[in-house]
Amino acid sequence: MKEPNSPDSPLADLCRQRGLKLTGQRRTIAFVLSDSDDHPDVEELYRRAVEVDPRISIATVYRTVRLFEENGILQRRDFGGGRARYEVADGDHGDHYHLIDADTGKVIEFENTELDSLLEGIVRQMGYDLVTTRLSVVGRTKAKTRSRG
Amino acid sequence: MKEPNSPDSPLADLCRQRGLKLTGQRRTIAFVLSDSDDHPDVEELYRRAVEVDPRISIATVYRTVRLFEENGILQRRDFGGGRARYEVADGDHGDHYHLIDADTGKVIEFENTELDSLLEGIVRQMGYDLVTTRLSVVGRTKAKTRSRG
DNA sequence: ATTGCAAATGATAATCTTTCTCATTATCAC
DNA sequence: GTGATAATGAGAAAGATTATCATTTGCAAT
Repeated sequence: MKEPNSPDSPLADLCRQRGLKLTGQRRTIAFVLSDSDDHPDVEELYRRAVEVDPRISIATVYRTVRLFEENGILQRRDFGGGRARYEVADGDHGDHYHLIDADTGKVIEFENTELDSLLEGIVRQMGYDLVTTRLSVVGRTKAKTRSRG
Repeated sequence: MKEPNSPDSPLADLCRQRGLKLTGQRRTIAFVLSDSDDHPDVEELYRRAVEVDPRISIATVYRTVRLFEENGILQRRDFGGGRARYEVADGDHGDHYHLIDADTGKVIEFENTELDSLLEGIVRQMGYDLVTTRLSVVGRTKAKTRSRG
């Protein structure tokens, strides 16, 4: 019925690799996530998923997102605003970080190897192995002419 | 009735300095916060505040905590677990950061000037002025003998 | 010290996000 | 294809936070 070489999204494959049952809904959500390069919250994911398969439930999106996070496929982020936001987890290469525009709320990703190793060193010196880094810096554009707040 | 040199807590003074009306409840909450060197959530703050003044309402704690945060007196933190936790905001000196023990959930504070300036530099290079840094690293004690996770 | 007014409070309802329940449906190994 | 097992849908429930509104309080001017 379907050729052996899967036409599935990278995340759907990852899902299978982790031994998770690959249901239609999970395939849809995995596709939507693979297709996203921003940081959607659950409601936004639900909206996008419904576009692909209208009979999906928001409860399933919550469930799947949690499952994917527990399996290292997704990372949960908190940028304020009260709801969790998600993005595809980084691979073997270093973490990436987030700069949040204080005025617009826009999220800008960045990487920095010096930061990677500095953090790793600090944590090691404290007697720990680094598991996760959660870093977001809030900044305000210099450009904006402000009346000396 | 009361001497001019206030016997209020440092945070109560700060509250007055910011032009906020200093009510009995705010004085109590400010005292409790000045007295805390951990990262209590609202319910825990409420518990401590009630010890001082039993007729305080949890709604007021929520309101006050929000007010203090908006005025730079408190900082809200998210260490996972679904509820916001608060701590007194840093003064002029550099921010401090948090290391969270992956196994116990214990929060360990640390400072690092190299990290301060590296972050400042990165943000500046991206065209922003640094407003806030939210950094928590999750780590696992090396000591713990684990069967090669 | 008293008064007046705007703002804060208490108690609870309402809201918002997330999780749970349970009957139905779909997946995967055989 | 069949069956056991797990996933889903829809809505209820839970947990955290905010809003409502009548009453009380702080504070500035008197």
